[in-house]
Amino acid sequence: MSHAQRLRQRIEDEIVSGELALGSRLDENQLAVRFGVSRTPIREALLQLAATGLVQTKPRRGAIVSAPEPYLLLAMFEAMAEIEAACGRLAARRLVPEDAEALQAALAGCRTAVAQEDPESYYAENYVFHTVVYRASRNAFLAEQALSLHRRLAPYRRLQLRVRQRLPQSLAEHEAIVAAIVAGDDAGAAEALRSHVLVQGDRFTDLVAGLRAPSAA
Amino acid sequence: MSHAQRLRQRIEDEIVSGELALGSRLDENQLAVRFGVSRTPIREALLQLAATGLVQTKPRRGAIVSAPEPYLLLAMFEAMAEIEAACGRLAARRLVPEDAEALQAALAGCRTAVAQEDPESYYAENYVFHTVVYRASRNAFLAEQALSLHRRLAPYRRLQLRVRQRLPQSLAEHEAIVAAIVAGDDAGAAEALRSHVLVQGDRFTDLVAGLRAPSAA
DNA sequence: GTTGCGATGCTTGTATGCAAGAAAGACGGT
DNA sequence: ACCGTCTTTCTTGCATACAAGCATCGCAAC
Repeated sequence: MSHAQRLRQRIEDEIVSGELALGSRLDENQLAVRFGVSRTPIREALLQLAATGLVQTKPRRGAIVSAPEPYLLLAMFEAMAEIEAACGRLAARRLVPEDAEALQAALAGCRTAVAQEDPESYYAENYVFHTVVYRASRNAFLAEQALSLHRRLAPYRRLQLRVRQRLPQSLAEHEAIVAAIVAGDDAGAAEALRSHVLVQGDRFTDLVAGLRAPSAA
Repeated sequence: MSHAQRLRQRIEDEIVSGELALGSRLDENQLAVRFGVSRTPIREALLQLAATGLVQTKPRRGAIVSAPEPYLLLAMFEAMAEIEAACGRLAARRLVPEDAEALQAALAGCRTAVAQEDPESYYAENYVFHTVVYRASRNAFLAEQALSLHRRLAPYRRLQLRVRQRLPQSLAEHEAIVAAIVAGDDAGAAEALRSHVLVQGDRFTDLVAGLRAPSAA
């Protein structure tokens, strides 16, 4: 694989994991020195990330880590809800034993994390769970889109870990989602996933409102 | 705007419009000479298109216009159906007079094209119609995703123009879609759009099967 | 005649150099 | 003292140069 591709993954990971703060500037020279390459592969990596929306470039003003306006973020959560709902709908119709087992396994992982009251662990298991749902849709393209959007929203999801009592509720929703999919209830699975994701958007709204209160006061 | 951005749009347009055939090779040197720039902005444009999926790059072997496997194409049509259904669902819930008028206007354009039995014109009007539906979802992100996918599938949709009697049927479906949205019937609008788009995937399957028959025989 | 190996040429991938545009600071005017 | 303008400097964007890898073609051996 080329340097540019490696850099793309690396920078993307740092954005998704939160190492690179939202809105922070991505200086080509700094990155070039840091990774020990010239500006060319750095530029190519940043341009690809810009094409996927993870970074924003302003002409002659370089690249920053995307920090969408709140209204656009809510739109992204809503879109995520619709796409996940679609995955669930298709999964309920097409569930094969292999995927059913994977769903149960992912669910078990979530249960363990909740039992241990370990948000970080639940965060990881939650990722696995949703990934399994995407795959269960048996639509490679939709799964890819869902995963891409999931990753893009990861920095914001991470903020929600601290919201109290979210873990048990999230787990309960996961249980309901799996139940609907296994039962072949496509409409139910879609609705369960839609509301599961949408509530995250709502929580996010609460969070933003909470964070803004001090500065507004 | 920079050269790279202009080139990106230009090449994208040529792919979407069919000027650049699916699967054809995109030689950096040729493109550089053709557009009168160096290879650098060409590379940057191609990499961005690769990030959005319109072209594929193989390491050390350059870029070609994406020509997905049939199974992936069907997945893309299915994903398109789900995303458009989501747009319709939201549009039905949120319809504002402005969007209602835009829908009626787009519908009128489609009617005119069908009355004139002009497939090329209908193709253009159909594009407008779907774009209006996306916007009516009042979700900028979802609309953007829908439009992007619509453009990406455009080369295949174009192939379907010749399928007999598709125009009147497509128009009838458009009428039903608008009726559902205007009535605030979100589930109905979603289902109408889903099947409207899915049938294109089915038609595409027929087409592929038809094209393959000679070589298989 | 066919097949395997090697050389050559062409293409991509990266580095470096250079010019143009934007941001920031200094200087002068009010 | 403050504001506007000019200049300087830093960054991006493009061009060119260079290196590395793959493909193709030719040649030789079987």
